[in-house]
Amino acid sequence: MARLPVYLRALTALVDQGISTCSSNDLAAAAGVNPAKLRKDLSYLGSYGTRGVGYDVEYLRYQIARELGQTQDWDVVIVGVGHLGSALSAYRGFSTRGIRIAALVDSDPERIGTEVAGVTVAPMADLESIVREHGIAIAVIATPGEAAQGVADALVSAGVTSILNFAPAIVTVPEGVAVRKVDLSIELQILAYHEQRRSAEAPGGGAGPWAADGEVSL
Amino acid sequence: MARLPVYLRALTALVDQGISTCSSNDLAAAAGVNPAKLRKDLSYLGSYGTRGVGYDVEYLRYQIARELGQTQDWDVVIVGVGHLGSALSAYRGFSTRGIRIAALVDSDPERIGTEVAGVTVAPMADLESIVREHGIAIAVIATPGEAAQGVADALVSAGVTSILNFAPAIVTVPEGVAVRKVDLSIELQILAYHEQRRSAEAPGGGAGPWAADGEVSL
DNA sequence: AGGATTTTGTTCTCACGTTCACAAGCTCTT
DNA sequence: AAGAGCTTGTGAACGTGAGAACAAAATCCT
Ligand SMILES: NC(=O)c1ccc[n+]([C@@H]2O[C@H](COP(=O)([O-])OP(=O)(O)OC[C@H]3O[C@@H](n4cnc5c(N)ncnc54)[C@H](O)[C@@H]3O)[C@@H](O)[C@H]2O)c1
Ligand SMILES: NC(=O)c1ccc[n+]([C@@H]2O[C@H](COP(=O)([O-])OP(=O)(O)OC[C@H]3O[C@@H](n4cnc5c(N)ncnc54)[C@H](O)[C@@H]3O)[C@@H](O)[C@H]2O)c1
Repeated sequence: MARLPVYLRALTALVDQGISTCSSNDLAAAAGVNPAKLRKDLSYLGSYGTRGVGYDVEYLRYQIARELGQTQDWDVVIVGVGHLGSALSAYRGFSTRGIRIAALVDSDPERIGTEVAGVTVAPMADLESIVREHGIAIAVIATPGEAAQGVADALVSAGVTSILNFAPAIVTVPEGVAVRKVDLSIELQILAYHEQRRSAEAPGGGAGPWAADGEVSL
Repeated sequence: MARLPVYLRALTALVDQGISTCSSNDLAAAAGVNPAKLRKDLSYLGSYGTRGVGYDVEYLRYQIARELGQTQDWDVVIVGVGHLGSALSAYRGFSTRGIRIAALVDSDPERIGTEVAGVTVAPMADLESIVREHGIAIAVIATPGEAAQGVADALVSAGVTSILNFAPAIVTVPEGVAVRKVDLSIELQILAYHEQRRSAEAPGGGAGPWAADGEVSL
Protein backbone atom coordinates (compact mmCIF):
# COMPACT_ATOMS: atom_id res chain seq x y z
CA MET A 1 0.00 0.00 0.00
CA ALA A 2 0.92 3.62 -0.47
CA ARG A 3 0.73 4.20 3.27
CA LEU A 4 3.68 2.03 4.20
CA PRO A 5 6.24 4.80 3.62
CA VAL A 6 4.23 7.03 5.95
CA TYR A 7 4.32 4.41 8.65
CA LEU A 8 8.00 3.92 8.06
CA ARG A 9 8.66 7.62 8.53
CA ALA A 10 6.61 7.69 11.72
CA LEU A 11 8.49 4.69 13.04
CA THR A 12 11.83 6.28 12.26
CA ALA A 13 10.73 9.37 14.17
CA LEU A 14 9.85 7.17 17.14
CA VAL A 15 13.24 5.46 16.98
CA ASP A 16 14.89 8.88 17.04
CA GLN A 17 12.90 9.69 20.15
CA GLY A 18 14.24 6.56 21.79
CA ILE A 19 10.85 4.88 21.93
CA SER A 20 11.24 1.13 21.61
CA THR A 21 7.65 -0.04 21.62
CA CYS A 22 4.36 1.54 20.62
CA SER A 23 0.68 0.76 20.28
CA SER A 24 -1.31 1.01 17.10
CA ASN A 25 -2.96 4.08 18.57
CA ASP A 26 0.32 5.89 19.05
CA LEU A 27 1.61 4.98 15.63
CA ALA A 28 -1.68 5.82 13.94
CA ALA A 29 -1.64 9.24 15.57
CA ALA A 30 1.93 9.82 14.42
CA ALA A 31 1.08 8.75 10.91
CA GLY A 32 -2.21 10.59 10.80
CA VAL A 33 -4.44 7.63 10.05
CA ASN A 34 -7.14 5.57 11.68
CA PRO A 35 -5.78 2.96 14.13
CA ALA A 36 -7.93 0.19 12.69
CA LYS A 37 -6.71 0.94 9.21
CA LEU A 38 -3.13 0.85 10.40
CA ARG A 39 -3.61 -2.50 12.12
CA LYS A 40 -5.23 -3.94 9.03
CA ASP A 41 -2.41 -2.66 6.84
CA LEU A 42 0.21 -4.14 9.12
CA SER A 43 -1.63 -7.43 9.37
CA TYR A 44 -1.05 -7.94 5.64
CA LEU A 45 2.68 -7.95 6.32
CA GLY A 46 2.28 -10.59 9.00
CA SER A 47 1.71 -10.64 12.71
CA TYR A 48 4.50 -8.45 13.95
CA GLY A 49 2.71 -7.07 16.99
CA THR A 50 2.19 -8.50 20.45
CA ARG A 51 -1.30 -8.37 21.92
CA GLY A 52 -1.47 -6.43 25.11
CA VAL A 53 1.87 -4.79 24.37
CA GLY A 54 2.00 -3.27 20.91
CA TYR A 55 4.68 -3.25 18.25
CA ASP A 56 8.43 -3.34 18.64
CA VAL A 57 9.38 -0.16 16.86
CA GLU A 58 12.77 -1.26 15.56
CA TYR A 59 11.55 -4.67 14.43
CA LEU A 60 8.48 -3.32 12.69
CA ARG A 61 10.57 -0.64 11.04
CA TYR A 62 12.85 -3.27 9.59
CA GLN A 63 9.94 -5.36 8.37
CA ILE A 64 8.34 -2.44 6.56
CA ALA A 65 11.68 -1.36 5.14
CA ARG A 66 12.16 -4.87 3.82
CA GLU A 67 8.70 -4.94 2.29
CA LEU A 68 9.41 -1.60 0.60
CA GLY A 69 12.71 -2.80 -0.75
CA GLN A 70 14.67 -0.36 1.35
CA THR A 71 17.16 -2.90 2.51
CA GLN A 72 18.95 -2.03 -0.66
CA ASP A 73 19.57 1.35 -2.28
CA TRP A 74 17.81 2.05 -5.54
CA ASP A 75 19.72 3.98 -8.16
CA VAL A 76 17.60 6.60 -9.91
CA VAL A 77 18.22 8.71 -13.00
CA ILE A 78 16.69 12.15 -13.39
CA VAL A 79 15.98 13.32 -16.93
CA GLY A 80 15.68 17.08 -17.28
CA VAL A 81 17.98 19.03 -15.01
CA GLY A 82 16.10 22.32 -14.89
CA HIS A 83 14.72 24.05 -11.83
CA LEU A 84 12.87 21.05 -10.56
CA GLY A 85 15.45 18.47 -11.56
CA SER A 86 18.17 20.44 -9.80
CA ALA A 87 16.08 20.75 -6.63
CA LEU A 88 15.49 17.01 -6.61
CA SER A 89 19.17 16.32 -7.21
CA ALA A 90 20.12 18.47 -4.25
CA TYR A 91 17.65 16.88 -1.89
CA ARG A 92 19.38 14.96 0.86
CA GLY A 93 16.28 13.26 2.20
CA PHE A 94 16.28 10.64 -0.53
CA SER A 95 19.41 8.90 0.65
CA THR A 96 17.88 8.00 4.00
CA ARG A 97 14.95 6.42 2.20
CA GLY A 98 16.89 4.03 0.04
CA ILE A 99 16.97 6.32 -3.00
CA ARG A 100 20.22 7.36 -4.65
CA ILE A 101 20.37 9.88 -7.46
CA ALA A 102 22.90 8.02 -9.56
CA ALA A 103 22.77 10.02 -12.77
CA LEU A 104 21.44 13.19 -14.37
CA VAL A 105 20.56 13.48 -18.05
CA ASP A 106 19.58 16.48 -20.13
CA SER A 107 19.31 17.39 -23.80
CA ASP A 108 20.56 20.96 -23.46
CA PRO A 109 24.21 21.20 -24.66
CA GLU A 110 24.69 24.10 -22.24
CA ARG A 111 23.79 21.91 -19.34
CA ILE A 112 25.58 18.73 -20.36
CA GLY A 113 28.89 18.40 -18.58
CA THR A 114 27.99 20.76 -15.76
CA GLU A 115 27.97 19.36 -12.27
CA VAL A 116 24.81 19.43 -10.15
CA ALA A 117 24.93 18.26 -6.55
CA GLY A 118 28.12 16.34 -7.28
CA VAL A 119 26.84 14.53 -10.36
CA THR A 120 27.84 15.42 -13.90
CA VAL A 121 24.98 15.94 -16.34
CA ALA A 122 25.13 13.45 -19.18
CA PRO A 123 23.64 13.70 -22.69
CA MET A 124 20.56 11.76 -23.72
CA ALA A 125 22.68 9.57 -25.92
CA ASP A 126 24.30 8.08 -22.83
CA LEU A 127 20.99 7.10 -21.29
CA GLU A 128 21.07 3.47 -22.27
CA SER A 129 24.61 2.83 -21.08
CA ILE A 130 23.93 4.68 -17.83
CA VAL A 131 20.88 2.58 -17.12
CA ARG A 132 22.75 -0.58 -17.95
CA GLU A 133 25.86 0.19 -15.94
CA HIS A 134 24.07 1.30 -12.81
CA GLY A 135 21.33 -1.27 -13.13
CA ILE A 136 18.77 1.52 -12.94
CA ALA A 137 15.11 0.55 -12.77
CA ILE A 138 13.60 3.86 -11.64
CA ALA A 139 13.65 7.18 -13.48
CA VAL A 140 12.30 10.68 -12.94
CA ILE A 141 11.02 12.85 -15.78
CA ALA A 142 11.47 16.56 -15.09
CA THR A 143 11.43 17.88 -18.61
CA PRO A 144 8.80 20.13 -20.18
CA GLY A 145 5.52 18.43 -20.98
CA GLU A 146 6.13 18.24 -24.74
CA ALA A 147 9.28 16.19 -24.23
CA ALA A 148 7.82 13.83 -21.64
CA GLN A 149 6.49 11.13 -23.97
CA GLY A 150 9.69 10.98 -25.97
CA VAL A 151 11.78 10.76 -22.82
CA ALA A 152 9.51 8.05 -21.45
CA ASP A 153 9.93 6.03 -24.63
CA ALA A 154 13.70 6.40 -24.42
CA LEU A 155 13.67 5.36 -20.77
CA VAL A 156 11.57 2.28 -21.42
CA SER A 157 13.72 1.26 -24.33
CA ALA A 158 16.79 1.71 -22.14
CA GLY A 159 15.32 -0.74 -19.66
CA VAL A 160 13.70 1.43 -17.01
CA THR A 161 10.57 -0.14 -15.54
CA SER A 162 9.34 2.56 -13.13
CA ILE A 163 8.85 6.23 -13.96
CA LEU A 164 7.94 9.21 -11.84
CA ASN A 165 6.61 11.92 -14.11
CA PHE A 166 6.54 15.58 -13.06
CA ALA A 167 5.65 16.91 -16.48
CA PRO A 168 2.04 17.94 -17.05
CA ALA A 169 1.49 15.34 -19.72
CA ILE A 170 0.00 11.88 -19.84
CA VAL A 171 2.66 9.42 -20.90
CA THR A 172 1.71 6.01 -22.16
CA VAL A 173 4.07 3.10 -21.65
CA PRO A 174 4.05 -0.61 -22.42
CA GLU A 175 2.37 -2.95 -20.00
CA GLY A 176 4.53 -3.85 -17.06
CA VAL A 177 6.07 -0.40 -16.74
CA ALA A 178 4.91 1.55 -13.69
CA VAL A 179 4.18 5.24 -14.05
CA ARG A 180 3.30 7.68 -11.30
CA LYS A 181 2.41 11.27 -11.99
CA VAL A 182 2.98 14.23 -9.72
CA ASP A 183 1.37 17.42 -10.88
CA LEU A 184 2.12 20.34 -8.64
CA SER A 185 -0.13 22.73 -10.54
CA ILE A 186 -3.08 20.48 -9.94
CA GLU A 187 -2.44 20.42 -6.20
CA LEU A 188 -2.68 24.18 -6.10
CA GLN A 189 -5.67 24.20 -8.40
CA ILE A 190 -7.49 21.88 -6.04
CA LEU A 191 -6.82 24.28 -3.20
CA ALA A 192 -8.02 27.16 -5.34
CA TYR A 193 -11.16 25.18 -6.03
CA HIS A 194 -11.61 24.82 -2.30
CA GLU A 195 -11.30 28.53 -1.79
CA GLN A 196 -13.65 29.14 -4.66
CA ARG A 197 -16.24 26.93 -2.99
CA ARG A 198 -15.70 28.59 0.29
CA SER A 199 -16.27 32.08 -1.00
CA ALA A 200 -19.16 30.99 -3.19
CA GLU A 201 -20.90 29.22 -0.35
CA ALA A 202 -20.45 31.83 2.31
CA PRO A 203 -22.91 34.41 0.94
CA GLY A 204 -25.79 32.58 -0.73
CA GLY A 205 -26.89 29.05 -0.03
CA GLY A 206 -25.51 27.91 -3.37
CA ALA A 207 -25.03 24.29 -2.45
CA GLY A 208 -22.54 22.49 -4.63
CA PRO A 209 -22.84 18.91 -5.66
CA TRP A 210 -19.53 17.49 -4.45
CA ALA A 211 -16.50 17.81 -2.29
CA ALA A 212 -12.88 17.88 -3.40
CA ASP A 213 -11.05 14.86 -2.13
CA GLY A 214 -8.05 15.06 0.10
CA GLU A 215 -7.78 16.08 3.70
CA VAL A 216 -9.51 19.19 4.85
CA SER A 217 -8.39 20.15 8.29
CA LEU A 218 -8.10 17.28 10.67
CA MET B 1 -13.35 16.52 -7.89
CA ALA B 2 -9.61 16.29 -8.24
CA ARG B 3 -9.94 15.35 -11.89
CA LEU B 4 -11.33 18.65 -13.06
CA PRO B 5 -7.89 20.22 -13.51
CA VAL B 6 -6.89 17.29 -15.68
CA TYR B 7 -9.93 17.80 -17.87
CA LEU B 8 -9.19 21.49 -18.01
CA ARG B 9 -5.68 20.82 -19.21
CA ALA B 10 -6.90 18.39 -21.84
CA LEU B 11 -9.47 20.91 -23.04
CA THR B 12 -6.86 23.63 -23.27
CA ALA B 13 -4.73 21.30 -25.37
CA LEU B 14 -7.70 20.74 -27.67
CA VAL B 15 -8.29 24.47 -27.98
CA ASP B 16 -4.66 24.89 -28.96
CA GLN B 17 -5.17 22.29 -31.68
CA GLY B 18 -8.08 24.29 -33.01
CA ILE B 19 -10.63 21.64 -32.14
CA SER B 20 -13.94 23.27 -31.29
CA THR B 21 -16.05 20.31 -30.32
CA CYS B 22 -15.30 16.87 -28.91
CA SER B 23 -17.01 13.75 -27.63
CA SER B 24 -16.60 12.33 -24.17
CA ASN B 25 -14.56 9.55 -25.72
CA ASP B 26 -12.06 11.97 -27.21
CA LEU B 27 -11.74 13.99 -24.06
CA ALA B 28 -11.50 10.93 -21.87
CA ALA B 29 -8.69 9.59 -24.01
CA ALA B 30 -6.86 12.92 -23.80
CA ALA B 31 -7.31 13.04 -20.05
CA GLY B 32 -6.49 9.38 -19.54
CA VAL B 33 -9.71 8.37 -17.84
CA ASN B 34 -12.78 6.26 -18.50
CA PRO B 35 -15.39 7.98 -20.71
CA ALA B 36 -18.23 7.05 -18.36
CA LYS B 37 -16.38 8.51 -15.42
CA LEU B 38 -15.74 11.70 -17.32
CA ARG B 39 -19.39 12.09 -18.29
CA LYS B 40 -20.44 11.49 -14.73
CA ASP B 41 -18.00 14.07 -13.49
CA LEU B 42 -19.17 16.64 -16.00
CA SER B 43 -22.80 15.95 -15.27
CA TYR B 44 -22.25 17.24 -11.74
CA LEU B 45 -21.37 20.60 -13.21
CA GLY B 46 -24.55 20.66 -15.24
CA SER B 47 -25.62 19.61 -18.70
CA TYR B 48 -23.07 21.32 -20.84
CA GLY B 49 -22.96 18.73 -23.60
CA THR B 50 -25.23 18.18 -26.57
CA ARG B 51 -26.45 14.67 -27.23
CA GLY B 52 -25.42 13.34 -30.56
CA VAL B 53 -22.76 16.04 -30.87
CA GLY B 54 -20.52 16.20 -27.82
CA TYR B 55 -19.14 19.10 -25.87
CA ASP B 56 -18.25 22.57 -27.08
CA VAL B 57 -14.60 22.70 -26.08
CA GLU B 58 -14.39 26.42 -25.40
CA TYR B 59 -17.64 26.58 -23.49
CA LEU B 60 -16.86 23.54 -21.36
CA ARG B 61 -13.40 24.87 -20.67
CA TYR B 62 -14.89 28.07 -19.34
CA GLN B 63 -17.39 26.23 -17.19
CA ILE B 64 -14.71 24.06 -15.59
CA ALA B 65 -12.42 27.06 -15.12
CA ARG B 66 -15.27 28.86 -13.40
CA GLU B 67 -15.97 25.89 -11.15
CA LEU B 68 -12.30 25.72 -10.23
CA GLY B 69 -12.19 29.41 -9.46
CA GLN B 70 -9.83 30.12 -12.33
CA THR B 71 -11.78 33.09 -13.56
CA GLN B 72 -9.74 34.98 -11.04
CA ASP B 73 -6.06 34.74 -10.15
CA TRP B 74 -5.19 33.36 -6.73
CA ASP B 75 -2.29 34.95 -4.93
CA VAL B 76 -0.07 32.40 -3.22
CA VAL B 77 2.75 32.80 -0.71
CA ILE B 78 5.63 30.32 -0.55
CA VAL B 79 7.27 29.85 2.84
CA GLY B 80 10.77 28.41 2.63
CA VAL B 81 12.75 29.59 -0.36
CA GLY B 82 15.28 26.76 -0.56
CA HIS B 83 15.85 24.45 -3.49
CA LEU B 84 12.23 23.47 -3.84
CA GLY B 85 10.76 26.87 -3.03
CA SER B 86 13.00 28.48 -5.63
CA ALA B 87 12.02 25.94 -8.26
CA LEU B 88 8.35 26.57 -7.58
CA SER B 89 8.87 30.33 -7.70
CA ALA B 90 10.51 30.06 -11.08
CA TYR B 91 7.80 27.88 -12.56
CA ARG B 92 5.91 29.66 -15.30
CA GLY B 93 3.15 27.10 -15.63
CA PHE B 94 1.29 28.37 -12.60
CA SER B 95 0.29 31.69 -14.13
CA THR B 96 -1.70 30.02 -16.89
CA ARG B 97 -3.62 28.07 -14.26
CA GLY B 98 -4.83 30.99 -12.22
CA ILE B 99 -2.01 30.80 -9.68
CA ARG B 100 0.25 33.77 -8.98
CA ILE B 101 3.25 33.57 -6.70
CA ALA B 102 2.69 36.87 -4.94
CA ALA B 103 5.21 36.60 -2.13
CA LEU B 104 8.15 34.60 -0.79
CA VAL B 105 8.95 34.26 2.90
CA ASP B 106 11.95 32.70 4.65
CA SER B 107 13.51 32.75 8.09
CA ASP B 108 17.12 32.72 6.95
CA PRO B 109 18.63 36.23 7.26
CA GLU B 110 20.95 35.38 4.39
CA ARG B 111 18.02 34.78 2.12
CA ILE B 112 15.77 37.63 3.19
CA GLY B 113 16.01 40.56 0.83
CA THR B 114 17.35 38.52 -2.06
CA GLU B 115 15.29 38.39 -5.21
CA VAL B 116 14.02 35.09 -6.57
CA ALA B 117 12.16 35.00 -9.87
CA GLY B 118 11.45 38.69 -9.56
CA VAL B 119 10.04 38.57 -6.05
CA THR B 120 11.93 39.78 -2.98
CA VAL B 121 12.13 37.33 -0.10
CA ALA B 122 10.46 38.73 3.01
CA PRO B 123 11.04 37.81 6.67
CA MET B 124 8.59 35.68 8.63
CA ALA B 125 7.60 38.73 10.65
CA ASP B 126 6.01 40.23 7.56
CA LEU B 127 3.82 37.20 6.95
CA GLU B 128 0.65 38.59 8.44
CA SER B 129 0.80 41.92 6.65
CA ILE B 130 1.65 40.19 3.36
CA VAL B 131 -1.33 37.88 3.68
CA ARG B 132 -3.61 40.76 4.57
CA GLU B 133 -2.43 43.12 1.84
CA HIS B 134 -2.58 40.59 -0.97
CA GLY B 135 -5.68 38.90 0.35
CA ILE B 136 -3.84 35.59 0.26
CA ALA B 137 -5.82 32.45 1.04
CA ILE B 138 -3.38 29.80 -0.25
CA ALA B 139 0.13 29.10 0.99
CA VAL B 140 2.90 26.63 0.20
CA ILE B 141 5.19 25.19 2.87
CA ALA B 142 8.64 24.30 1.51
CA THR B 143 10.63 24.40 4.72
CA PRO B 144 12.33 21.47 6.44
CA GLY B 145 9.98 19.09 8.20
CA GLU B 146 10.79 20.29 11.71
CA ALA B 147 9.65 23.81 10.87
CA ALA B 148 6.48 22.80 9.08
CA GLN B 149 4.07 22.77 12.02
CA GLY B 150 5.27 26.14 13.29
CA VAL B 151 4.98 27.65 9.84
CA ALA B 152 1.50 26.19 9.43
CA ASP B 153 0.42 27.72 12.73
CA ALA B 154 1.78 31.10 11.65
CA LEU B 155 0.01 30.83 8.31
CA VAL B 156 -3.31 29.94 9.87
CA SER B 157 -3.03 32.74 12.37
CA ALA B 158 -2.21 35.11 9.53
CA GLY B 159 -5.46 34.15 7.85
CA VAL B 160 -4.46 31.53 5.29
CA THR B 161 -7.14 28.87 4.80
CA SER B 162 -5.48 26.48 2.33
CA ILE B 163 -2.01 24.98 2.64
CA LEU B 164 0.07 22.85 0.31
CA ASN B 165 2.71 21.09 2.37
CA PHE B 166 5.89 19.70 0.80
CA ALA B 167 7.62 18.97 4.07
CA PRO B 168 7.69 15.36 5.23
CA ALA B 169 5.67 16.10 8.35
CA ILE B 170 2.05 15.84 9.30
CA VAL B 171 0.73 19.27 10.13
CA THR B 172 -2.46 19.68 12.10
CA VAL B 173 -4.62 22.72 11.57
CA PRO B 174 -7.93 24.00 12.92
CA GLU B 175 -11.12 22.80 11.32
CA GLY B 176 -11.97 24.66 8.17
CA VAL B 177 -8.40 24.93 6.96
CA ALA B 178 -7.56 22.75 3.99
CA VAL B 179 -4.22 20.95 3.90
CA ARG B 180 -2.80 18.91 1.07
CA LYS B 181 0.46 17.07 1.33
CA VAL B 182 2.90 16.28 -1.45
CA ASP B 183 5.68 13.95 -0.49
CA LEU B 184 8.14 13.36 -3.26
CA SER B 185 10.14 10.79 -1.33
CA ILE B 186 7.07 8.66 -0.90
CA GLU B 187 6.40 8.69 -4.61
CA LEU B 188 9.83 7.24 -5.25
CA GLN B 189 9.48 4.81 -2.39
CA ILE B 190 6.29 3.48 -3.90
CA LEU B 191 8.11 2.89 -7.17
CA ALA B 192 10.92 1.18 -5.29
CA TYR B 193 8.33 -1.02 -3.64
CA HIS B 194 7.07 -1.90 -7.07
CA GLU B 195 10.51 -2.89 -8.21
CA GLN B 196 11.02 -4.84 -5.02
CA ARG B 197 7.87 -6.82 -5.71
CA ARG B 198 8.87 -7.34 -9.28
CA SER B 199 12.26 -8.78 -8.45
CA ALA B 200 10.89 -10.79 -5.54
CA GLU B 201 8.12 -12.30 -7.63
CA ALA B 202 10.10 -13.12 -10.72
CA PRO B 203 12.07 -16.05 -9.29
CA GLY B 204 9.88 -17.83 -6.76
CA GLY B 205 6.12 -17.83 -6.70
CA GLY B 206 6.16 -15.67 -3.60
CA ALA B 207 2.71 -14.20 -3.97
CA GLY B 208 2.22 -10.97 -2.06
CA PRO B 209 -0.97 -9.94 -0.43
CA TRP B 210 -1.63 -6.60 -2.07
CA ALA B 211 -0.96 -4.19 -4.87
CA ALA B 212 0.40 -0.69 -4.61
CA ASP B 213 -2.13 1.83 -5.75
CA GLY B 214 -1.57 4.17 -8.62
CA GLU B 215 -1.35 3.52 -12.30
CA VAL B 216 0.81 0.72 -13.51
CA SER B 217 1.27 0.92 -17.22
CA LEU B 218 -1.90 1.77 -19.08
C1' DA C 1 -40.52 14.10 -42.80
C1' DG C 2 -38.90 10.01 -40.70
C1' DG C 3 -35.73 6.81 -39.34
C1' DA C 4 -30.84 5.73 -38.46
C1' DT C 5 -26.97 7.13 -35.89
C1' DT C 6 -24.41 9.22 -32.63
C1' DT C 7 -23.55 10.81 -28.06
C1' DT C 8 -24.97 12.51 -23.62
C1' DG C 9 -27.02 11.93 -18.95
C1' DT C 10 -28.35 8.62 -15.67
C1' DT C 11 -29.37 4.38 -13.31
C1' DC C 12 -27.89 0.17 -11.57
C1' DT C 13 -24.62 -3.04 -10.01
C1' DC C 14 -20.41 -4.29 -8.16
C1' DA C 15 -16.14 -4.15 -5.89
C1' DC C 16 -13.08 -1.92 -2.91
C1' DG C 17 -11.54 0.57 1.04
C1' DT C 18 -12.72 2.27 5.51
C1' DT C 19 -14.40 1.83 10.02
C1' DC C 20 -16.62 -0.31 13.93
C1' DA C 21 -16.69 -3.85 17.10
C1' DC C 22 -15.27 -7.93 19.27
C1' DA C 23 -12.80 -12.14 20.29
C1' DA C 24 -8.07 -13.93 21.07
C1' DG C 25 -3.94 -13.36 23.50
C1' DC C 26 -0.25 -11.26 26.22
C1' DT C 27 1.33 -9.09 30.60
C1' DC C 28 1.14 -7.45 35.13
C1' DT C 29 -0.74 -7.46 39.58
C1' DT C 30 -2.51 -9.54 43.58
C1' DA D 1 -1.99 -18.92 39.74
C1' DA D 2 -5.85 -16.45 38.42
C1' DG D 3 -8.07 -12.42 37.06
C1' DA D 4 -7.91 -7.60 35.44
C1' DG D 5 -6.48 -4.66 31.89
C1' DC D 6 -4.67 -3.68 27.41
C1' DT D 7 -3.74 -4.37 22.66
C1' DT D 8 -3.65 -6.89 18.41
C1' DG D 9 -5.84 -9.20 14.60
C1' DT D 10 -9.98 -9.88 12.02
C1' DG D 11 -14.91 -10.48 10.76
C1' DA D 12 -18.81 -7.83 9.37
C1' DA D 13 -21.38 -3.52 8.20
C1' DC D 14 -21.04 0.71 5.90
C1' DG D 15 -20.27 4.14 2.58
C1' DT D 16 -18.13 5.57 -1.56
C1' DG D 17 -16.40 5.40 -6.15
C1' DA D 18 -15.95 2.99 -10.71
C1' DG D 19 -17.70 0.83 -14.74
C1' DA D 20 -21.30 -1.15 -17.66
C1' DA D 21 -25.56 -0.63 -19.71
C1' DC D 22 -29.49 1.89 -21.25
C1' DA D 23 -32.79 5.58 -22.28
C1' DA D 24 -33.35 10.41 -23.95
C1' DA D 25 -32.20 13.74 -27.29
C1' DA D 26 -30.09 15.89 -31.16
C1' DT D 27 -28.20 15.61 -35.83
C1' DC D 28 -27.77 13.61 -40.43
C1' DC D 29 -29.19 11.23 -44.36
C1' DT D 30 -32.57 9.61 -47.48
N1 LIG E 1 8.35 24.33 -9.73
C1 LIG E 1 8.58 23.77 -10.88
O1 LIG E 1 9.67 23.89 -11.38
C2 LIG E 1 7.47 22.99 -11.49
C3 LIG E 1 6.19 23.04 -10.96
C4 LIG E 1 5.17 22.29 -11.55
C5 LIG E 1 5.45 21.50 -12.64
N2 LIG E 1 6.69 21.48 -13.13
C6 LIG E 1 6.98 20.64 -14.30
O2 LIG E 1 8.19 19.98 -14.15
C7 LIG E 1 8.88 19.95 -15.37
C8 LIG E 1 10.25 20.59 -15.21
O3 LIG E 1 10.08 21.89 -14.74
P1 LIG E 1 11.31 22.87 -14.61
O4 LIG E 1 10.84 24.11 -13.95
O5 LIG E 1 12.46 22.15 -14.03
O6 LIG E 1 11.61 23.19 -16.13
P2 LIG E 1 12.97 23.76 -16.73
O7 LIG E 1 12.65 24.38 -18.04
O8 LIG E 1 13.68 24.55 -15.71
O9 LIG E 1 13.84 22.46 -16.99
C9 LIG E 1 13.53 21.55 -18.00
C10 LIG E 1 14.82 20.81 -18.34
O10 LIG E 1 14.52 19.77 -19.24
C11 LIG E 1 15.50 19.76 -20.26
N3 LIG E 1 14.92 19.16 -21.45
C12 LIG E 1 14.07 19.70 -22.34
N4 LIG E 1 13.75 18.82 -23.31
C13 LIG E 1 14.41 17.68 -23.02
C14 LIG E 1 14.50 16.42 -23.64
N5 LIG E 1 13.80 16.13 -24.76
N6 LIG E 1 15.29 15.48 -23.09
C15 LIG E 1 16.00 15.75 -21.98
N7 LIG E 1 15.94 16.93 -21.32
C16 LIG E 1 15.16 17.89 -21.85
C17 LIG E 1 15.87 21.18 -20.46
O11 LIG E 1 17.15 21.29 -21.04
C18 LIG E 1 15.83 21.72 -19.03
O12 LIG E 1 17.06 21.54 -18.41
C19 LIG E 1 8.03 20.68 -16.36
O13 LIG E 1 7.27 19.75 -17.10
C20 LIG E 1 7.12 21.49 -15.52
O14 LIG E 1 5.86 21.66 -16.14
C21 LIG E 1 7.71 22.20 -12.58
N1 LIG F 1 13.87 18.06 -4.17
C1 LIG F 1 13.67 18.65 -3.03
O1 LIG F 1 14.22 19.70 -2.78
C2 LIG F 1 12.76 17.96 -2.08
C3 LIG F 1 12.31 16.67 -2.32
C4 LIG F 1 11.44 16.06 -1.42
C5 LIG F 1 11.03 16.75 -0.30
N2 LIG F 1 11.47 17.99 -0.09
C6 LIG F 1 11.02 18.70 1.10
O2 LIG F 1 10.72 20.02 0.79
C7 LIG F 1 11.14 20.86 1.82
C8 LIG F 1 12.09 21.90 1.28
O3 LIG F 1 13.17 21.26 0.65
P1 LIG F 1 14.41 22.08 0.11
O4 LIG F 1 15.28 21.13 -0.62
O5 LIG F 1 13.93 23.28 -0.62
O6 LIG F 1 15.13 22.50 1.48
P2 LIG F 1 16.16 23.70 1.66
O7 LIG F 1 16.94 23.39 2.88
O8 LIG F 1 16.87 23.94 0.39
O9 LIG F 1 15.24 24.95 1.93
C9 LIG F 1 14.53 25.12 3.12
C10 LIG F 1 14.26 26.60 3.29
O10 LIG F 1 13.39 26.81 4.38
C11 LIG F 1 13.88 27.88 5.16
N3 LIG F 1 13.41 27.71 6.52
C12 LIG F 1 13.87 26.88 7.48
N4 LIG F 1 13.17 27.01 8.61
C13 LIG F 1 12.24 27.95 8.39
C14 LIG F 1 11.22 28.54 9.17
N5 LIG F 1 11.00 28.14 10.42
N6 LIG F 1 10.45 29.48 8.63
C15 LIG F 1 10.65 29.88 7.35
N7 LIG F 1 11.60 29.35 6.55
C16 LIG F 1 12.38 28.41 7.06
C17 LIG F 1 15.38 27.79 5.05
O11 LIG F 1 15.94 29.05 5.31
C18 LIG F 1 15.54 27.37 3.59
O12 LIG F 1 15.61 28.49 2.75
C19 LIG F 1 11.80 19.99 2.86
O13 LIG F 1 10.87 19.69 3.86
C20 LIG F 1 12.12 18.75 2.10
O14 LIG F 1 12.07 17.61 2.94
C21 LIG F 1 12.33 18.61 -0.96
